Amino acid sequence: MGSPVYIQIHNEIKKAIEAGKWSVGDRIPSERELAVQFHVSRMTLRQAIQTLVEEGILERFVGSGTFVANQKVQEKMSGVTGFTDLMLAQGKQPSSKTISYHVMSPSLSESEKLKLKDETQVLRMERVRYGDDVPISFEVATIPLEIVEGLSKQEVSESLYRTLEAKKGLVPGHAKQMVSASSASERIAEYLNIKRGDAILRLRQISYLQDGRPFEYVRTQYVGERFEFVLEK
Amino acid sequence: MGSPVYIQIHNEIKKAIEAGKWSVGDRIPSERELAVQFHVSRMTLRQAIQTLVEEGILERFVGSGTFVANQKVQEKMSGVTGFTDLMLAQGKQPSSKTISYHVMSPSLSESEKLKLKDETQVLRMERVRYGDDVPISFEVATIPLEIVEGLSKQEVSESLYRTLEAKKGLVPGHAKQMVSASSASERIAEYLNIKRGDAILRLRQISYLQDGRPFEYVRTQYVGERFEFVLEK
DNA sequence: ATTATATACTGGTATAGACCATGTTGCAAG
DNA sequence: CTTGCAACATGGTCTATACCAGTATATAAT
Repeated sequence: MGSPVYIQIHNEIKKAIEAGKWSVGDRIPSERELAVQFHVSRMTLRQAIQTLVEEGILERFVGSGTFVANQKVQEKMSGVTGFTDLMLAQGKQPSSKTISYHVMSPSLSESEKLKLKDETQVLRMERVRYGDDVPISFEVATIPLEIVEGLSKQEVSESLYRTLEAKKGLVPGHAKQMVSASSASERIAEYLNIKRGDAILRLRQISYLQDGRPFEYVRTQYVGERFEFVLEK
Repeated sequence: MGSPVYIQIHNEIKKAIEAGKWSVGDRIPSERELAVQFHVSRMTLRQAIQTLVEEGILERFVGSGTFVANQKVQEKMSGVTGFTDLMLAQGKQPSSKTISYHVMSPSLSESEKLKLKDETQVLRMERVRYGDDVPISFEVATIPLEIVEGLSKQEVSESLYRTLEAKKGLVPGHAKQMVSASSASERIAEYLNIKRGDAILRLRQISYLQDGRPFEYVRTQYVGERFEFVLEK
């Protein structure tokens, strides 16, 4: 075999991962251990790991170890609407936990985004969303009360889009989205099972019905490491 | 100085090249010589050279030596479609700084995204973009060499889209974008004047011509606090 | 002068050790 | 049971050295 040792080791590790020896998120043995296993020096082993990191197959963290890199959950913005469909489309089991669910007076910002008249009440709910029981996002949704009138809490929180269409004939038209990035606060980090300061993908979305009326204002914080948008334009 | 030795050496060599100590095509001293000059081991010196090779500033040839492979950086932008218009629309003065500009063999990932045949070369350029002299983003653009054949560096970096249409009749069709969030690495943080670990909005975009051929792959890292996408769907 | 060849030099790979900063963990003190 | 801290493990950097496979060049033979 002509290729350098570190390339051979690269291939062996890659094959082992593909064969399922380690799954996504698993920690692989430390550089020192692997160096012994492959009968090479640590520097040579590191070179093999390095090439795998560059390919996005592994991730390294000082003090913690080397891990099989995550495949991110992808959101296709065309076609799919809600979180539930999104997860199902990717073969993941969607679930969510409702943190709060209240009828209240809207904040100034909410009132503005939803073009509410004075005195209109809104439903505000906070949820943590999971894919295969892994926290993906924390979201705050604000909906004018008139939209969800007559719907049960379960219908609203489990599949709002489907219920709206089925029971009220309301079909979402377009949406305006604002995307930015920030760091996780202590509270959010706890809900999402990440560390304070970890990267957060922030999405604010105003959804409009086909007649142009805004019917939902959602602020979502996605775990940066576990989520990815895919947009076609 | 807190940064590793090899980063410091990287910076010194880069500065020396920009100062004109060596010109494009010149051979720089051998690794062994430079190791002595900088009072480090050859392996450490190699690491410094490695980062410069990755940026496309140097080229290495076994048996021959290491050569300067880049043209001088620093140029103002004036009329690019995406970023420039975006900044102007917000009343900000757009500008950019080219970090590297180099023809090379594509990485596996690039080759895949751009659907390249074997042996196809690509142009890769790294840029920092500013709005009112505040760093907004760091981007790496990869373009198949055949697309930019016969175009000047200025044409490519200042207004690729317009030039392609004017000189080659190539019109962009659609694009696929992937958005996620992560934390800033040491290197990127330096370019963007933020702290390591600060929130980064990551955008990967593949642009296609109207006939469906991919012609550009861009990876952009936006400073989370200074940037926001607005999407309508 | 031309051609072969030996030699020196280049970057590429590999070793075996060392120290560092950071992350994890287990144990002792409260 | 919680808290704080010490010990340990981990990847990141660095050293000093060695040998290899290509390249260039000086030297010797033609």
